[in-house]
Amino acid sequence: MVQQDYIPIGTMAKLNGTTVVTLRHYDRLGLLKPQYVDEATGYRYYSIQQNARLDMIEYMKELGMSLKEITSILESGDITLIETMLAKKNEQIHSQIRELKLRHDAVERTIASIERYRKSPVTGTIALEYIDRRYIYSKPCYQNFYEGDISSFEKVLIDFRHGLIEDEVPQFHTYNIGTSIKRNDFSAGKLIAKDIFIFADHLLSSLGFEMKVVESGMYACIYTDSYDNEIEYAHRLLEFCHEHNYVMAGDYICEILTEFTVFDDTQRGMFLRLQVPLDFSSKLV
Amino acid sequence: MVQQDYIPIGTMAKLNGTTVVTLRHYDRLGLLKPQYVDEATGYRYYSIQQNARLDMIEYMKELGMSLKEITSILESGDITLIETMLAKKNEQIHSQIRELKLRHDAVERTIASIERYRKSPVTGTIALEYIDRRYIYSKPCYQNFYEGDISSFEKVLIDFRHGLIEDEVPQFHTYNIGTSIKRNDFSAGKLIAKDIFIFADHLLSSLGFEMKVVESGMYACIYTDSYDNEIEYAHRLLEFCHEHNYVMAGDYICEILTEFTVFDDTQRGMFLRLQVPLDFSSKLV
DNA sequence: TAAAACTCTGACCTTGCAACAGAGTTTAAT
DNA sequence: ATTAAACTCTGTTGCAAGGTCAGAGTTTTA
Repeated sequence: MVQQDYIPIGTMAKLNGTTVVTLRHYDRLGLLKPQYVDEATGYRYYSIQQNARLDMIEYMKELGMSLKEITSILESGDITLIETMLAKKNEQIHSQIRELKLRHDAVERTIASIERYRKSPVTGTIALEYIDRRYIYSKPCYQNFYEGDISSFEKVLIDFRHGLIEDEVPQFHTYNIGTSIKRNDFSAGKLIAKDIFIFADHLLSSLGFEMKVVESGMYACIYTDSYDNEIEYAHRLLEFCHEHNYVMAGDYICEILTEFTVFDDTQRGMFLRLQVPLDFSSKLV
Repeated sequence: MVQQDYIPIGTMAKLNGTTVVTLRHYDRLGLLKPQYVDEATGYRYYSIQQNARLDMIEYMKELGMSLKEITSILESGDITLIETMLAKKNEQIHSQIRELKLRHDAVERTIASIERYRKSPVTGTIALEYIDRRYIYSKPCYQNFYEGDISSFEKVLIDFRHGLIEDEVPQFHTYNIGTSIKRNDFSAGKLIAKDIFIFADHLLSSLGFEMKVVESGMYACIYTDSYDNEIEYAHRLLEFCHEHNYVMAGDYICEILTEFTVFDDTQRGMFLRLQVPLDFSSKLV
């Protein structure tokens, strides 16, 4: 008759949709001690009432609490503690959802970026393109990386990223990076780095980041798949503009469309779009 | 001069906003081997270009990939693989968000439940209450637990929960449980359990669960904080109805408002609202 | 030249279990 | 009453992504 209610561990596990290992685990943690343990054999026997506690544990797990948290709450036996705990949990869940949404956006951006890479023209192509308004979060370049080699650019990049980390820009890795040269410098053929920036969502500004606008308009663009070519290709772009007597409407921009360092340890695998905005307002005259 | 570019591990960590331990970890995993290792001292030295790879790793981590996944992708060097990976990630993120939302609802339900408990009348109170329409997901009771003790009810409950697990009802722990007695049985004073159910969101039905409606209306209610009292209090409720010549409009319901098994291992700490809907349509005559 | 700061390896810790091994126990069927 | 099947025990190892020591050696700075 005492036996009647004594449930062995396997049965208990099945009844509650959990596993034997889990129950032993809880026993070790002191979270749920079996009501009776046979001293001779060490067999664990549970009572049917202990389902309630297991139930509660299961439930709190569902709410995303750790076993440690659950233990402390169950030991304290304080309802108000549970309430504050739940309120905290709710906060946590909220921020988790926010984070996941940011992550989702990040993934979307990357997918879009890869797709764009696929559909980009081959290296060397020069094209006139209409580009929509963009928002950038920029910092000045204190060093002209056009004078050094790629490691010189790396240094600037590291500085920049450092700044982004300090500013706590979320998911900054997923935003495309760009650099600029002042219009006058560029049109004079002087490659002097001005700013480095990320092309970011406008919503970053709603998070308190001060962003600049890159106006929409027609751009002369040239594509290249290596950072080493930038200088040569930038000159080509400049020649192109001169040949056609195009008037520049703003700063030159080097936009890093994709940057996968998958295949090569030694150098960034980049795909760049070098671009300069054109001024066609004279056509109105 | 060779030294120039060789970055020791601590500096590398700082540059990238990570830790020394992490870098050593990546080294062991083969995810990012330092460019040069001093054979005599074992000191790791990185090149500035390796920031790119670390960058990429950091980035993929941000997308929620495991180091294993990252390793395999970086080793394969296949862009299409990255694309399919990203698509999968997006799916994952979606379902994670869905899950979190369910969890959030669950926490809210529990908070509401505790609050309700706080504001509930004391044991023994009889009240006439208007109760809104409710939706229940129910199963018949194959055993009349009113004939046994609490363990008899536990058995029914276990069966029921088992059914819910099988049906894959999400977060079912957070829905309040109720049981019913047929109107005729109850009004004749015969306590014979009919159904056991959860009071669930209507949205469960949009997930394909067939739910029943408990109509809104005036209810005669009595509160108790112990399961052991149910029978006695149910009779009190019945008497109350007889005294006032109330006509019952439907089945008797025992609603478990809160059920915290925090303080006591041996028995569920319950707070019940026993209720029966009343028919006041005669007043229209 | 000495102290401070850095780095090394190796081992163990975290969470919430899962998957063994090898031995003993209970239950069911014969 | 056996015997086989099913169950349970303890104890160890493993997972992910590192964190946290200890004790020894190395590099940089004062």
